[in-house]
Amino acid sequence: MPGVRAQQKEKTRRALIQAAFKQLSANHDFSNLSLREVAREAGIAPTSFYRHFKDLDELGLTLVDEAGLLLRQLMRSARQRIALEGSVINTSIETFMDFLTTHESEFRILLQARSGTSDDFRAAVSREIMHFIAELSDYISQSQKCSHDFAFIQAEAMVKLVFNAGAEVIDMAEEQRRLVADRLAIQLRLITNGAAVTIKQLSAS
Amino acid sequence: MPGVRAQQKEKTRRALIQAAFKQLSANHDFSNLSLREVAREAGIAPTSFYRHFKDLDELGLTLVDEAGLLLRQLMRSARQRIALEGSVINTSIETFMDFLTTHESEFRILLQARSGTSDDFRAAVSREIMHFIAELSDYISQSQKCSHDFAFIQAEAMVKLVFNAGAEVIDMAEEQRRLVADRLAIQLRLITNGAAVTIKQLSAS
DNA sequence: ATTTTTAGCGTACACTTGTACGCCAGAAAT
DNA sequence: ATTTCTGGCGTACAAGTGTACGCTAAAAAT
Repeated sequence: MPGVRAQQKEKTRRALIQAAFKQLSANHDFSNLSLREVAREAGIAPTSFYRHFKDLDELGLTLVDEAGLLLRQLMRSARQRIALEGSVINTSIETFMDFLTTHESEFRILLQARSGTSDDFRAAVSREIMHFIAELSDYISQSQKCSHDFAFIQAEAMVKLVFNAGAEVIDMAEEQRRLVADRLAIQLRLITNGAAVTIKQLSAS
Repeated sequence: MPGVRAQQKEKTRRALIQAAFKQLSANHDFSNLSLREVAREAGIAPTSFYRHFKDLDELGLTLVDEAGLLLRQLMRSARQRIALEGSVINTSIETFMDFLTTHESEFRILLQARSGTSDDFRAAVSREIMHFIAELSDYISQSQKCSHDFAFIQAEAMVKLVFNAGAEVIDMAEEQRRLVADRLAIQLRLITNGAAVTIKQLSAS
């Protein structure tokens, strides 16, 4: 019966990934992660780790990819909600904030990788953020009928403010979060409103 | 002759601080710093470290404070330049970008502390950023004659975009930096322009 | 039925880490 | 002149790290 072996392997691979995610928190970031601790948490011998990843870094990149994938799926669902409910900014923020609470570890690794030590990590999460910007940029350029470049600049500012707010909010209680979210909503609106005015200035100059 | 001792002590204290700054880079962040390495770099025995700081964390907080102080001084000089030259956004960005290159390590530790593992660190840099926001907020509320709350929201968005751009730019070559800086300038202008429009919306609702 | 492959284990090794302890020389205080 | 204080050193230790190596059992391939 072929496949039993591969099945089991995948299972402990998941265990390693889960173990790594579990150890990520506000007080224990990826760079403080140890191969031995992760292996222990996953219930395997330290040396068995190498049967699945050549490095801790390789595991880390897997985490980043998974977190990014999850967040992108979320974005897609958000856009569907937008089509139904209308309000772009509010639903986007709401969905994003949901993600923070339901997938805390996943967001944490994106944050940590963004400002972390490894070039590969930073590149990976930068790529991920670029995806968001590109998608939002498309949306803006066709809904505002403005140039792609100008849409990009707006989208970049908005995505970065959102991520920033996420970083700020992740260690806060629910009540505090609302305040940040409300301010964020206004800030995003400042940008879209400002775009309508500024585009005239730019084309006039 | 009293004071010789204290003088020497201050000297090696500076050596420790310098050593720590020196080891901060894109590939070596504060959490990977070791007491022994720092001591070695400073040219003293590992155990002598404790004559100056009880912890690596205590050293770290010192670094954050120094970096923050430096950046605040910079802000002050920027405001003087603004009084002379006029353009708020451009001179601010320019001064900030200068800071990045002339005091790379100092900015690095602010970045790393912001998303780091230690609550104290995060609190320290958050306090530092709050200073900026407060100062910019004052400036905005009196030059736009708008409410303090509304000015704060603008200032918050702007400062965060600036810091973000700094993080992005610090590992880039000069040519790349200009692109980011130019985009940043437009984004800040989006916000100020948007503010003029949005404040009417808000007061109308 | 026999051979090959491989996920996982245990042992072992060379390092690095933080820090407790006691000593010393020289500055400071008496 | 004598005592006290203290910045710095060396030794020592327990703990944790990554990983090389060889083994085993069981799945897969022959």
